[in-house]
Amino acid sequence: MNISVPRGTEDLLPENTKQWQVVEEALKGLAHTYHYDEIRTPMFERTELFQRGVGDTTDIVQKEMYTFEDRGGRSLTLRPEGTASVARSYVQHKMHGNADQPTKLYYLGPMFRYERPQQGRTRQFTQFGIEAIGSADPAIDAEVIAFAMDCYQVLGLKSLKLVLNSLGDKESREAHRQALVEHFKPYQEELCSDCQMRLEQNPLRLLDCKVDRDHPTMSSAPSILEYLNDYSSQYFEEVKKHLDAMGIPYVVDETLVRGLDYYTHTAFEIMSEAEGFGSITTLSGGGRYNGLIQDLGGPENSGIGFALSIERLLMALEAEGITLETGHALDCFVITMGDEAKYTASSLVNKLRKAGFRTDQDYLDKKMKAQFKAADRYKAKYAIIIGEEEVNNGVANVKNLVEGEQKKIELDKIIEQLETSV
RNA sequence: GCGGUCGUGGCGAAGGGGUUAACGCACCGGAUUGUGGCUCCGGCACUCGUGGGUUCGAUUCCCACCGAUCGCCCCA
Repeated sequence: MNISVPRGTEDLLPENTKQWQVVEEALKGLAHTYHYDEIRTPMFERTELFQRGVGDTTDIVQKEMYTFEDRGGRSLTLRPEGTASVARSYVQHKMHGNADQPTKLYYLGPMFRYERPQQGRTRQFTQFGIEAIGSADPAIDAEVIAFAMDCYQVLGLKSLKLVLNSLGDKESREAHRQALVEHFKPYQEELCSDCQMRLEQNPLRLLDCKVDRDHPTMSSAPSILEYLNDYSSQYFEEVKKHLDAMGIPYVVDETLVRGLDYYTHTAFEIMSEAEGFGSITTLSGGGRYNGLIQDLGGPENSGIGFALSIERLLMALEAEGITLETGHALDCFVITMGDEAKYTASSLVNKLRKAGFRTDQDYLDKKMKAQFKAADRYKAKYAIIIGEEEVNNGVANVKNLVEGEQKKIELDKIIEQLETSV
């Protein structure tokens, strides 16, 4: 039996990687503009990091992690998301002591979650994200959100929806939590099995249950926004004011909860509203995490970040019919006739490349006609033809494939001729 | 993890228990002995996802597995 990629993973072939490179460059460029620097953390971490960071009750930790034991008996886990690792690194390297604060970092790389694959959801996927740690200024929440929106806009996407909510601080959340338990407790038996468990472990998550969405208790459930204390509610107002100041439209959705435990205050998601996008419309998500750094053994510093999936970004581009300009065509394709010409061709190809011309030649002993076809397929600007006659005279026929005109040029003058016209 | 649909050449796609598996695109060759994009002709499936079963015979029927896809769950 032939071996193919493991379930939920995929090969990115050249036709794809070109698009990826364009997207990655654009995102990195944006990070640069917003003054975020790159951080690269390991692809696997100690399992404990995610249990504590992401949260023991989350789906990610409970059923989606690639956890294994190494030969030294350590429990390790392929990272399912980026924030925990960045926070760990921030604490480990005592970045809170750096002169420049807040610490602004971006990352790009594969994440792993064991889930049933479908379009827009694979077991290995790629996230690009940023984290700003060490400031509790609402302005930086807005900066992160603006950045997130820009990631799509810079590539030409338009059908976007920004959904915003506040989860409040610890005190607000606790008050809300109690209200939720009181609200749902009498109806516990009527809820789905997941929700019955959520009621005990993480009642907040009840709100975004799709199974019980239409249960009468849902619409009357207490909203977190009613339970925000003064600080939390003021913080939320400030974030909105900054977004307004930047002219970024948003929709407040009090049922937006996010699946990771570390979120506090600001939580947001960006969805695609493009037609035919399928059931998974979330392009990216993020939020503030005010307890995480401390949970991981660091100072009380708070942070905010977001992550997007490059796969979904590319899906959105496709849904909106946007094709990115990728790489340039070949400058020269060298066509040979006869064995002697091959040496001349090797020499010429080599010189053209060293002069910076994107150049190739035939290696399959194709007939001239087929070599011309190849040159066309590669969209070469010039075909350079070398046969017996040309070798004897030290020249080559340089044909402009767009215009169709052809000139005989001495071999050692070709580069300077091309430099003036390419 | 649950349910639906699907799996035929490099790609798209028809077919249907019986000795040759349509067609289109791409590719290769020729018409056109050293000049491409058009046209015409020809070539191109030793696993019809994998394994097993039914049958005289299976790519076609049955089962399992693998994979894709859609929906659920959840999320990026």
